[in-house]
Amino acid sequence: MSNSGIRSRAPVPLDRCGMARASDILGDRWTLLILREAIYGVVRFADIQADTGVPRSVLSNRLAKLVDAGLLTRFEYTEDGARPRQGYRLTKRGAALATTFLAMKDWWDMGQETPPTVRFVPKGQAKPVRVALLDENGEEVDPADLKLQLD
Amino acid sequence: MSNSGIRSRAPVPLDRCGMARASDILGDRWTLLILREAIYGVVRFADIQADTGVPRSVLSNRLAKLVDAGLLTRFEYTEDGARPRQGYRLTKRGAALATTFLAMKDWWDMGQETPPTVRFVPKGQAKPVRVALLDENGEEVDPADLKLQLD
DNA sequence: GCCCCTCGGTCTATATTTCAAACTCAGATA
DNA sequence: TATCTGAGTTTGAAATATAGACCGAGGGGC
Repeated sequence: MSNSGIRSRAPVPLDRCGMARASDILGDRWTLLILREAIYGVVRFADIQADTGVPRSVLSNRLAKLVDAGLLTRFEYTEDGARPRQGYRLTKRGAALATTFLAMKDWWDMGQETPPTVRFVPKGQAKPVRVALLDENGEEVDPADLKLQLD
Repeated sequence: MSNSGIRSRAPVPLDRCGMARASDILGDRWTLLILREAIYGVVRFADIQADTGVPRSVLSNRLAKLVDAGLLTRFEYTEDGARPRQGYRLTKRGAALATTFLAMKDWWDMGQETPPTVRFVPKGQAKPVRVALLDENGEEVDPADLKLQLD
């Protein structure tokens, strides 16, 4: 990533760049944890609450925002002999965040001495996936070898 | 990503999984924007402030936290004939977040009808990179074909 | 020397958000 | 009938965020 020279202004059309919008949704301590739960397949209000420690009122608020943003859907399910319950699961758009979360996990794991105890593995394989940058030919690219291109 | 069945508890050793720790640092509306600035190569307090709109007091606080977390370093630089200034730039560990940010950008861009106006392109090439999951043989993996593996 | 400007902050007083704990409501269970 | 559980909502105190004023050091113009 080129970090050449000291500029006095950003060279980037900021409100069009997407990152700002993404961080409107994702830039929150609890939201990231809630989405992690969703990626793990946890669907119940009480379970998300117990796993993350988020206060109920905040969880309620964040789930509503995530549904509103189209990342989660609320559905009703009935376990045998129990009354119907509500659950939350990822939409297609929400599930597309998996790569981002895996990148974040890789980043964190890279900084640790001990190997991770949770891994994401391709079905039918033994070793975990990793996240990489690919060029147009499918060749891997070093993140340090990128340049910014603006319209 | 397997989302099979309704569980009443998470299957994941949560405090060891890294995501929680990563979101301690990254899970904040302004922090994500500040790091984006750093990735773009913006180094000056006043510029980050102007680009993102973060209040000065918050920026001051977040920069300190990011330095403390080892993602940014503060350095002094002198432009020709000007007095020395302070700047912030990514550490190695901070720069390693680029993949996460690119994944987030890809995710956002994917949800838009209009193509992005900011792109990251490998040096010497014309088309932007994309973020992908690779298995141990370097083959690309569909995020939907992953399973969780726990110790 | 004196005034004013910029940069990189800090301080202050108000507004918003978070939090823990209590409460609600509906259906199942004893 | 009383009780429990899941999925929330309400409440009032505590923590955070915010805008805007202030500060201190270095440089330039006069």
